[in-house]
Amino acid sequence: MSANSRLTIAAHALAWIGLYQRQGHEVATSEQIATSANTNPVVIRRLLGELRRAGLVESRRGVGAGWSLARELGSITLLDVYEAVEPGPLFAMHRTTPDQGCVVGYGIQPAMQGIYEGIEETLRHELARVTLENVLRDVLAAPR
Amino acid sequence: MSANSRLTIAAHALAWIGLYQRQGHEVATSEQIATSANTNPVVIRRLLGELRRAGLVESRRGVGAGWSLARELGSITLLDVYEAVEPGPLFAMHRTTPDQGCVVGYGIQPAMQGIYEGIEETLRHELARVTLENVLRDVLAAPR
DNA sequence: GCTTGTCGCAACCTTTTCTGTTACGACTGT
DNA sequence: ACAGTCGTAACAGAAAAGGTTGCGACAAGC
Repeated sequence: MSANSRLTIAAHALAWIGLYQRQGHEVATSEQIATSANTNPVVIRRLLGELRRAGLVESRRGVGAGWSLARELGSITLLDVYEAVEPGPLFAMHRTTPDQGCVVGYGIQPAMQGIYEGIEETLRHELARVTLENVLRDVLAAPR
Repeated sequence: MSANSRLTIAAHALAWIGLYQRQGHEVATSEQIATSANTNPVVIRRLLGELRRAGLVESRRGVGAGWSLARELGSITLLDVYEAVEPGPLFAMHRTTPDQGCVVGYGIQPAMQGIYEGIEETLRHELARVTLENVLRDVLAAPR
């Protein structure tokens, strides 16, 4: 599967901002986060922009600008992040419409759609069980 | 998410072969399946080749050649198919190693790894609950 | 009001992955 | 020997994500 790292990077950024704020700072810059995640600041700004649209973070502009959490880490779940940064469904249908004159070609899409919906619902439940507070705790628990 | 259709096409092919065999035929050709799925025979052969390596189907060569099921549809689950055709994990880590000098950069990968493993385990459970027999039943149940 | 640091966003390129296509050898029933 | 099908390699095309550059918008401090 062509897995992508958007959820991972977004969680990284949120954990970073949360920890930084707990250390007494008001805002974090995309450049700081990008350094930690070893990527480009624009990539971080793009991702955080999606999280802002979802109401998870806020941004300030001008000198001393940067990003801050709009909610407590403990109230943000991986599901919130997932829905903010992952547009499409987990499993895709055929790229071209199957042969509608064939029994299987006709019925396969509704059949798989129903199955996939159930699976994605379960996935969402699992993602909703993990908060960014949990993530940060695990991050800090890593042995050095 | 860059969802891909490999699981969908593989399920389509298996359901097609299973139904065709129930209609009294011995083997199905990649060309027949490709017509139903509206794609290229080579794409089907590639996918079925992976399913053969997993022991789900068998192939014969020569005149009158084609594909047949190696197991009953009812004993093949979507998990079997998923593991045969989806190589990597559902969620990826960073493409480049995060800053190991940063607390978050250091701890984020083990943290997310642990979380993702639990989620993938749940996904596998869900996939294992659906057999190709279920899929074919749903396919045939589609209203016309 | 000028300077400065940061975001906002568009444009473009590169990389990666999946899919589609062509080609040809290998195999086997007739 | 022939014909039909798989097996597989090679390559082209499409789509998505990520990386990079550039520049305008904005706001705090002087």
